[in-house]
Amino acid sequence: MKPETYTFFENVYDVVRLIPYGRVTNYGAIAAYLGSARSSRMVGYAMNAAHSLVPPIAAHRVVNRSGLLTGKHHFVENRMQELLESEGIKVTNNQVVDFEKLFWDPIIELGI
DNA sequence: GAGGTGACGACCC
DNA sequence: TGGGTCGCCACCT
Repeated sequence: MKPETYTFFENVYDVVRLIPYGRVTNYGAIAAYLGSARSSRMVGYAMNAAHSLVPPIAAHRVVNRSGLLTGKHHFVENRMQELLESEGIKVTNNQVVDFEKLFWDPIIELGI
């Protein structure tokens, strides 16, 4: 994965780019995959900066550990939910339906 | 140049 | 079992 110049953020972006279509993951899983389970907060902040990336990464596929769309506010009105639904992911009350089934864990899927 | 802040979550009373 | 605290580190003022 990483040249020395790769920051934590860059690694986060790499993982997010690997999330399959129609699947979701959470901040903690990405942080854990990168080796610091306590850096989940950084993952969230990385998503904030993700908007300015070209091309933009699928930040809408990253939700919090209970499947809640906590980052929704950072998108244009309802954009996050629309993107998820366009991938076949149902959203109710800002929460991903069947989150456990749709959950994509990089540690499991990609290995350590 | 230093300090505050933040799309979270693990850990400790 | 549940609520509060602290860590993590890039970015902005």
